[in-house]
Amino acid sequence: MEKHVLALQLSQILGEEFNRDWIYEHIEIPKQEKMGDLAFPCFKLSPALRKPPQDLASELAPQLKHDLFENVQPVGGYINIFLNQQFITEHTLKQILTEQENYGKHTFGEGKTVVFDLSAPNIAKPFSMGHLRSTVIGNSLANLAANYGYETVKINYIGDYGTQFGKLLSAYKNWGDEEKIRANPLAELTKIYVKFHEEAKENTLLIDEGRHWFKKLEQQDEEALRLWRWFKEVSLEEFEKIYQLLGIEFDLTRGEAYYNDKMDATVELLKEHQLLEDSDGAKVVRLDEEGIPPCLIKKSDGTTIYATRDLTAAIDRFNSYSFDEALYVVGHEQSLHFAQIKHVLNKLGFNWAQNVKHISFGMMLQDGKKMSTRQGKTILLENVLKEAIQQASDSIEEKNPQLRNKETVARQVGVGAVIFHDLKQDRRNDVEFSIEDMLRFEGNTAPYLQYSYVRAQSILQKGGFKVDASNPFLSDEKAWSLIKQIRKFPEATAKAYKEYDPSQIAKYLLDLAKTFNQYYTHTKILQGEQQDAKLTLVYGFSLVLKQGLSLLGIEAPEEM
RNA sequence: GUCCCAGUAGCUCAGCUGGAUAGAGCAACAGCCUUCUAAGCUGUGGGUCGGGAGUUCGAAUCUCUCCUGGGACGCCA
Repeated sequence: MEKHVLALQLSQILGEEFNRDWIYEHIEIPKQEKMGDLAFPCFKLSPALRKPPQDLASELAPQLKHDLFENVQPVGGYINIFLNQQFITEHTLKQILTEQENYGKHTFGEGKTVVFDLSAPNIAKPFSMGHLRSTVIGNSLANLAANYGYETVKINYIGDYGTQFGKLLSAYKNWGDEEKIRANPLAELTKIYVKFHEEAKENTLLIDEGRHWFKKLEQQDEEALRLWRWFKEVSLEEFEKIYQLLGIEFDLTRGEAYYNDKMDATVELLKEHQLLEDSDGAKVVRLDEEGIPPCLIKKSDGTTIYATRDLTAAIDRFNSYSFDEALYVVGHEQSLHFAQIKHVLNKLGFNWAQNVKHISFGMMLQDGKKMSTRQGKTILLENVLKEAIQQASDSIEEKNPQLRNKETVARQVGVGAVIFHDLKQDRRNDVEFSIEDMLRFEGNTAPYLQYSYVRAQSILQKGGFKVDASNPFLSDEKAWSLIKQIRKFPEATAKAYKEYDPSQIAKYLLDLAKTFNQYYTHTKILQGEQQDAKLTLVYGFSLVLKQGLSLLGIEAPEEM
C-alpha cells in the first residue's frame, strides 16, 4: 500500500522518464528502524537528471505528501520516510480480523494446476534422510502453491522398478530368510542388498545374475513377480508410518512399474520423430545441439531405463492433469537427467515441456560425502523421528510436567524440529547430517516458533480475547515493529512460491517470532491501558505465525 | 578432462535483480524469573565476506582468473 503510494507520487513528480514499476522495484526498507520505515535511494536518478543524489533527495523529500507519510527526510542520497503508524496499524489489524486465515493468500494461480513429484522412496530400502528432504520441501511447496491459488496434485512416485530389484531378487535367492524379513522387512532387505554389493566386488557373476532376475521381472516371471509384490507391500506399510508421523498425504501414490506396459508407446513416438539412434547396441536420443550427453532410452539387452519411464510418466501426467506446471522435487545430482528429459520432451514437440521444472536440492552428507545405501551408510529417518519425539518428551517433563496431551505435543515439537531444520536453509545447499543440530530446540528452530505461538495463545486465553473488528488499536514503538513484521507476510508467501523456496517463509517466521518475543518481554499485555488493543495485536501475530507454520507443514500446539 | 553447485564470525547459516555501520542462531562470557509459559529476553567479545584483478560514485553481491570442497558426465535411480 504505502510502497505503491510512494512509487506513484515519485513517478508523478519525476515524469515519464521513471515509471512507477521501476521506482517500486527500487524502494527499500532501511536496515535500521531509526532511519525510517521506507527509503528511496536517489543514486539511480543521478545520471539521468545530472544532479548529485544528495541534492535530489533534498529537493524531492518536501514534495512527498500523503496521509500515510508521517515524516519525510532527506539523508545523504536517500529519502527516508516514516509512516503514519496509527493509520497503518488500524488498517492491518482490521484486515487480519476480516480475512482471518485468508490473510497472506494470493489469487495468481487460480484456475491453474501444478503437479508435484515428491518423496519417491525406493521400496525394499529404508526411508533415508535424503528422501526426507524431497518430502518436506515438496510438501511445503505444494502448500505454498495452494496458498497462491493453484490446484495442486501431489504424486509419490515410488521407486519400485529397475535393475536394482533384479539385484535384490538375486540377493534374496542367495541369502534371503523369509522369517527375518517378515519380522523386520526394510532392515533385512537392506542387509541382503548391501551384502549383494559386497559380494559382487569379488564375484562379478552376481551382477549378471541380478540383470537376469530383472529381465525375468520384465518378462512377468511368476516367482520374480510374487517376491517383488511382497517386497513392495511391506515397504509401503513402513513408509506409511513415516508419512503419518510427518503429517503428509499424497493425492496419488504410484510406482514406476505402472508404466511398464506404456513405455513401448513412448519408444514408438521417439521412432516416429526419428530421434532414436543406435549406440553401442543401446538406443539413445542425441542431444548434441543442446550441448549435453545423449539420453539413454533402451539398454543393449533391450530392457528399459529410468529415462524411458520418466518420459512416459511425464506424458501421462500431462494427459491426466493438463498441468500448468510440473515440479520434480529431486536431488540436484539428477540435474542432468531432468535436463535430458525436458529436452527430449521438447524434441517430441510438447510445448508444455517448458513447464516441467526440476526443483533440485542439496544432498545430505555424512563426513562431507554422499550417503549411500549400497555401502550401508544410510541413517534411518524413522529412528531420527523417534529420537526427536523422545527428546521433546523429555523436555516437556522437565519444563511443563502438568501439560495435557503430552504425547501429541511431543510429536508436534519433535517432528516440527526435524522438518524445520530441513526447510530453514536454502534448499540448494548440501547439508551435513547432524543429529545434534536437528534436535536443537532453542534459537532458530521450530520449537522456538511453536513456543512463541503458545505464549500468544496463553495470553489470549487469559485475557478472554474475542475477535471484534471494532476493537481499538494502538501503536507504540515495540508494537509498531511487530505490525511491520506482520505486514510482510503476504509478500513473503508470494516470494517463497515464486522462487520455490520454503526457507523464505522459515526465515520470515523467525524474524516475526523474534519481534513478538521482544514485544512480549517489554510490554505487559494483561496490565495497564489498552488491553483490548494489545490483545488484538497478539491475535494478529498468532494467526500469521500459525498460517506460516502450516505452510511449512508444521503444527502449532496450543500449549507446550 | 567437460559441465553444475558452493566457499561470509570458532560452528551452522542469512544477506547475492550492486547502496547507509556485513546480520542471526549455536558455542563463550556477563546479566534478567514475587506479576502474561526463561523452549524466552538483554548485553559483551568475535569478520582481510577463499586469493587476485576488473567494471562502478559505490562490490559480500556483477565480470574474469586462480585455489579449495561437493556433485554429475549411457546401459543404477
